[in-house]
Amino acid sequence: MENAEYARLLSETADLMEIAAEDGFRIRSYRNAASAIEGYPERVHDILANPERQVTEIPGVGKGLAFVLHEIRERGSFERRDEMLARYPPTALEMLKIQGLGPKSIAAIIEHYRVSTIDGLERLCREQKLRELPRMGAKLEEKVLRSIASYRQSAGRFLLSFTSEVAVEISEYLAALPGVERVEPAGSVRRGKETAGDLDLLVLASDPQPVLDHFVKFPRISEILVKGENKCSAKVGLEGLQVDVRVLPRESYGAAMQYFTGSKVHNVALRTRALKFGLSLNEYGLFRTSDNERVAGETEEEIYGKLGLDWVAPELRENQGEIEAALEHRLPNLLDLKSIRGDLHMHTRETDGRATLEEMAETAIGRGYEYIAITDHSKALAMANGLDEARVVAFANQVRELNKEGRLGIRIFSGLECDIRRDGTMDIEWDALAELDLVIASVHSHMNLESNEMTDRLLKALECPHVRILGHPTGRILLHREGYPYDFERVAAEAAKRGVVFEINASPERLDLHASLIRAAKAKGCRFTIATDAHHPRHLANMPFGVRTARRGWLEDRDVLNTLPSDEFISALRGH
DNA sequence: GCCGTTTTCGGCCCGACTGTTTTCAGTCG
Repeated sequence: MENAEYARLLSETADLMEIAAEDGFRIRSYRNAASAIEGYPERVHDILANPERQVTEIPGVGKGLAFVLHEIRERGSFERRDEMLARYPPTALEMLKIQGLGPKSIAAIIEHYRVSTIDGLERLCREQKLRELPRMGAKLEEKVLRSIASYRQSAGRFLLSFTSEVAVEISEYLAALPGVERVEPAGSVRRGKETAGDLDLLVLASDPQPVLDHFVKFPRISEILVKGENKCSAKVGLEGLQVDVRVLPRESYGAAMQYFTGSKVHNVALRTRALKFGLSLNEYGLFRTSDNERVAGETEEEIYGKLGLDWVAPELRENQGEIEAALEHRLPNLLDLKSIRGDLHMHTRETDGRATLEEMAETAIGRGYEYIAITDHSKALAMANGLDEARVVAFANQVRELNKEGRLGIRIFSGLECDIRRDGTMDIEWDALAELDLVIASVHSHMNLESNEMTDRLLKALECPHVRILGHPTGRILLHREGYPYDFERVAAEAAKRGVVFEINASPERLDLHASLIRAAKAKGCRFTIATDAHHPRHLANMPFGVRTARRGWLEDRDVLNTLPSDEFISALRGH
């Protein structure tokens, strides 16, 4: 059992305890332990199995939770969880995902109506029954119905970070088998799309049967859906991600890779083009229609080449002009992860981060960076203990000293993620902002403004001369919340004029800006930074997701300021 | 339930908003 599953059992139980109105501090302990375990570098399972080790060495795990963890290892559950599940059905956990409903409301709904499914909840709203409960009314019924609709839309999809992790795990498992030459993800995961419905893995091997026999023995498989001669589909893990494994011979590996990478619209355009050449393209290869002779199939490059096209990077395969560009040899020279020289958005213990500046710097050095910016929150985020003017100035001085000493071995930029207030003004006085190397302006509150009010707010924020970057510019949370609406073109044009750059937030839950808006902004003359918004040193490893998103937005190295060496970076950021 | 101690019990990020009230509980971040 992996750490993520231990963490999941704890945090699910915490959710149920919240519905049961148990002690809030105890619930927090469960949550803290879950997050500590999830990020712990060693397998909890192994520590539990080792009589010479103590799980209490994990911060946040004391005697009580150590006992719980041992129980999970032995039987996959624990007493309090069983007790909670006897009181509330597991579907109650699903109800917590509906925005506008919290544990108290859910407890009341279950108690009064014995309803604990999303469908049942929807019926209650439609029949206007929710308003009969205390402190609930017509507005809430409407809000819940809207939330249910958006929840259904995102259900069954998974974040790129999650599918990528499973892809690596299963690839390594399969690649260990003799006779397996290559294992690679195809589909939307290979295209770097922010969410995926399933995971396609292609395996290059001459004999499919041993590969599929090995796959079905993968320990985290919960259900085998299909097992044929060349393909096997199974549900993996508690999350139930569907994984399709296809085994292919060398001569059609490229064709299969092309076919299963998609997207569907890109493939349709490609097949249409093939027909014009008297060719036909399928997952086995490119064939001459006249005599069914195979003309390509082993690699993608030869398939695209035979169609008169340059090879198209998977991130671009959305039929958004990439085929025309490939024909005219004007595909972009896409940004490379290796070009990134620094990370520009991260938090420390000063606010809601989990590590110190020194620990973040050390991890950044390990990633080969030349510089980082520390950008804690401003005071409007009181829950995060945001910085006020005095702390901002003190921090700027501290960073000046650190850079002078040079003992950290990496250049630090003093930064701030400054809240944009409802009226578009900055949460920190300008003279304090002036002390910093770099100010990111972000919206964290009042996200449900009308589009024109939000547009004015962002335009006003751009007026502050110290603002250099617009942080997570749409505010979306993938599978959870849409971005706030505003006139993007207008804001992008103004940002370009003022030299304020757009952040591409690499956090897998955000990936904000997303591809289509990146392209729209680039067309307006905007430039970009890519940053992880790390709250923990391990989050610095999320940079590849941001880079892939930038690639989906057709960006090249020169569009992204943190590909520049530190001196050039800071002067480019300041617009000179 | 964890942690840190002034070592065995008290503290644990909290402010803003919303919709429902008639002074505030519940949700969100």
